[in-house]
Amino acid sequence: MKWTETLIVTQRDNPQEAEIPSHRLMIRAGMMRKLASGLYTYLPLGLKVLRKVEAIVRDELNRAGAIEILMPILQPRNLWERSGRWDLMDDIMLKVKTHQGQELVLGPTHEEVVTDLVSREISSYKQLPRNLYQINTKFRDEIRPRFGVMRSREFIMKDGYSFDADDESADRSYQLMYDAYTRIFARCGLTAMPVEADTGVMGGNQSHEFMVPAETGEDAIVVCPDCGYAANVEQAEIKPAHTTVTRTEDAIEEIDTPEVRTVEELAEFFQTTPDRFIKTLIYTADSQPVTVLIRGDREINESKLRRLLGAAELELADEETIRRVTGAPLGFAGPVGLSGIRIIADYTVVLIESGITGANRQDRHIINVNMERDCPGLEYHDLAVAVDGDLCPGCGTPMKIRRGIEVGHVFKLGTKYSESMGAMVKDESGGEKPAIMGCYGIGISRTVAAIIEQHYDEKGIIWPASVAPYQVLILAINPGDPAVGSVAEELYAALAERGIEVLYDDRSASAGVKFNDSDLIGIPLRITIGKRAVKSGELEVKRRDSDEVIKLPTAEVADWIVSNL
RNA sequence: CGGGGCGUAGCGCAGCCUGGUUAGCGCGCCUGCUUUGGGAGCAGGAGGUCCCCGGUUCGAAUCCGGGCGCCCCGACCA
Repeated sequence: MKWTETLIVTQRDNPQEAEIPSHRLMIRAGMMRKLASGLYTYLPLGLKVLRKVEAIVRDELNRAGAIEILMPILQPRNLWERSGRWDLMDDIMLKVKTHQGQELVLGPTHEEVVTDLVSREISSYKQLPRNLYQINTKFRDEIRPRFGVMRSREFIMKDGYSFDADDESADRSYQLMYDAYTRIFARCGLTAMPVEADTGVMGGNQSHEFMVPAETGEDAIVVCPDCGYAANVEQAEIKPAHTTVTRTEDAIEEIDTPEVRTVEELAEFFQTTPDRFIKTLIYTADSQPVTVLIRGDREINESKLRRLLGAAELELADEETIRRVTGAPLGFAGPVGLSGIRIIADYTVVLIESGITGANRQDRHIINVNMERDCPGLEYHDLAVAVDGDLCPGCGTPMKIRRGIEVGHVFKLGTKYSESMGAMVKDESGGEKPAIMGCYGIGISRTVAAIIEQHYDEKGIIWPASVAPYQVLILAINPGDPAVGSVAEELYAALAERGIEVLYDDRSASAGVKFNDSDLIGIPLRITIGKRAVKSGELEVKRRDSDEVIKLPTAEVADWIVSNL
């Protein structure tokens, strides 16, 4: 392709709206343009990369035995009512209404559609296992789209769904995808690590996210440097610390604390650190109030709490409930003397030597709390959000927190959807059983951004060859000069003939502009052709990822490229 | 949804506080000439509903009210 015949529009200045490298570079290199918040047009350069990633995904999935289909983006309401997710996913669903009044949703995901399909078309265990996937646009009404295509309202996703007749087979299907994902991200030039993850509104019983470590990642992951345990903080388990503590024998004392409610205010008031406080939170779990205790410097991990309680809906209780449960307004709750409600405590609370907590009376707190003495028989669980230095659940080594970009997610779904959508198959004895499902997603557009986050320098993008929009850039310094122009044209034709993806910068722009654009768009190999080169009969070949320049006789360049790509 | 910021030419911005001629600057774009190994020079030129609506005023990019849009932090989120 000649530069002057396509649409490669680079920008010198960083766009004011872009915060992270991939977003800035995708705009500056002319890969995409914003239409509105979270909505982007892919320009030729961006689209080429997207297609490269898709091709890798297809290749690996097909190789792993998955089958490509294409499902509608518009999905009818009744389908979602059958699975029970019409209300559950209301927050992120974009809905439309036809002139006839039919309600449709722009698919945020396709479990319902695919399971409905399988329920109609597959009826025997002999037709299983099957793994169906598609690459399609997904729509989600993100509360806050950001970072370009990292989190957008419309994006390209590969979503796949496996159906198996028994658990053992389902485990194999899961493992096949897990392995395929590992290869896909490696081929994209990404360092991606699988981590244990929360299943969220997808349901199911096990899942892994594929995380690309990056400072700009929106997810926090916990990693054990010793045994390799890795998990999303939403999921991460913590081994309780076993420190011997001598708890206070001083009697509880009630203190006047007017208008002192938050942990920060308390720390200020008592001139002490937050780890002395027994933070007492009242939650409503499926409309049942429950009291949860955690040390003042730690946060409750609501995913863990939700799992422990087996609750579908979990939220902090409103003021009225708090008043009813504790007899005091918000900010003065404490476990001592609290009755008629289930109390659950995080392990961190056990280690408080002399605690401070609410007195369940307005403007009053109590000090000298000894949990063993004052709240005997409490149930203790692991409920905290993991922080740096928490102990690995596997080996007890202090863990590290890192940031990551979620590029893929695999779930064991079990029979949640096959049961609700009626995807039943006959087994060997003629009985009916729900198919056992797994689902597997890759954010294609996000993967492109993640690749850039791992491959750029101060000058621009450095594409791994596997996903580069072109393999070779011919940079003619003065293509208007007949000698230069003809050498460049000949080489361009020679490479194109050999099937090399080549971009020829035939613009008459000045050398500096062209070199800078070349670095910005990040094509792996650059061939510079100027008067000098024409005179000496040697062309300069330079890799984008190194400073080394190779000089080759003009006639040998095409063959060298073919054997060195 | 809460907090903060922003909206002036394709991009990046100044002007606004303290209202006053034809609204500026850099880059980009167009024409011509010269130039061409790391963001060229000279000359000429095009391009603006100053986000929108309303108000105040003799007069509004500027002040006031409302709305819309965009970005950041948080909440939220496969």
